[in-house]
Amino acid sequence: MKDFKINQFQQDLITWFEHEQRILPWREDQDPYKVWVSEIMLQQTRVDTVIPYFLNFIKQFPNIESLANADEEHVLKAWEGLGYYSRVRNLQSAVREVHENYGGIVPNTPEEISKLKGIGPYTTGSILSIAYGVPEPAVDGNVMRVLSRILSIWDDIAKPKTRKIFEAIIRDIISKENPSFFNQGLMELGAIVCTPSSPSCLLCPVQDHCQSFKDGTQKELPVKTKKNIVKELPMAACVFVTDDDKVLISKRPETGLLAKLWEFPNVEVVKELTSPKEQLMSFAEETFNVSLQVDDVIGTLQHVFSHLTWNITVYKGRLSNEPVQSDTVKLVTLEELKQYAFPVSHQKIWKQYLEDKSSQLV
DNA sequence: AATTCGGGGAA
DNA sequence: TTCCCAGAATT
Repeated sequence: MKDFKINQFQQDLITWFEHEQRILPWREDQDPYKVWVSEIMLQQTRVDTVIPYFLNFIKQFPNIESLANADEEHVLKAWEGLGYYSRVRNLQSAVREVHENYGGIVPNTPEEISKLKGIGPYTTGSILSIAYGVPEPAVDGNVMRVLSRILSIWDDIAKPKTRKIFEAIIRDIISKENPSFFNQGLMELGAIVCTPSSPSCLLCPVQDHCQSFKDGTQKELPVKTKKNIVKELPMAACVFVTDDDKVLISKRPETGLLAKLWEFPNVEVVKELTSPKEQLMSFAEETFNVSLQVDDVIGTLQHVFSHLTWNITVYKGRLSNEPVQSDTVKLVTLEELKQYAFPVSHQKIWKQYLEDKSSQLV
């Protein structure tokens, strides 16, 4: 970094951010709670995806107290479709912690705030710098890409230790006067100028400071090894309805994939020893302790997660008697169904059921 | 250090 | 198709 002019770089970056930053709902003020909510939502999630969720979430839960006192079911429903659902469970847990042990004031030191659930190294730095003006590094994917190009750093950003290298660099070059705009400027630059595939170097406000632009290596950086292929799991799912048109749903376990979301009865199809339909029926009878029948296949669908793929065969079925209901098993009307949070995969199942149902009427 | 957590937009 | 996004928790 011998020839790297830190002061000039800070000024160019911050001045550019002041003029070119996007108008975003979470930039209207620096309320630590709202900054917090936005940063959790933005983890591994695009700005355009987050905007409507953020607006709705803040409308429903405008402050620490309202989220602390909210029903978990309502909170999960507000997160429905956004993914990584442990984020919002951890957020509410941490907000309750702040409500009870910090007098409702988001702590302003790295030691305290990083102890809160769901707040890791990146979010610690982003909240502290944006909400409180504390010069802590906030190293996300954007920052690693931008800095790897500017300083020509060839470490593999897929490795966990590489993030620490960038944090150390940021500590050296962050603006002490305006750490908020410095951090946000780096991220904004990565989002709209220094993009992954074809960066707009000719429009870049810090082009003069960029080593990889000088070298013409900007398209080779950052170095990032790719991950392995995902497993495919055959699944069978069924929408069971009663004679008075109520639907059987159940709640997923408290940990693991899609924790605490609701779903339609389903099984992973193991072998072709018995038919998928057979496996689905015996699973449902044992789980819900009711007599039932599985009827026709409505359709099939594929749902892709980051680490696995579900290949789901969708059935419809009928219940002859009502199951015992509980906190995790319910029989609901079509209208009541809308109150429950479902993963997108099961929203697709429900959509197929409705399409099949309407086609039967014609 | 590697894996597990969702979902969708863009190239 | 592949990539990867304002990452954190768990193993």
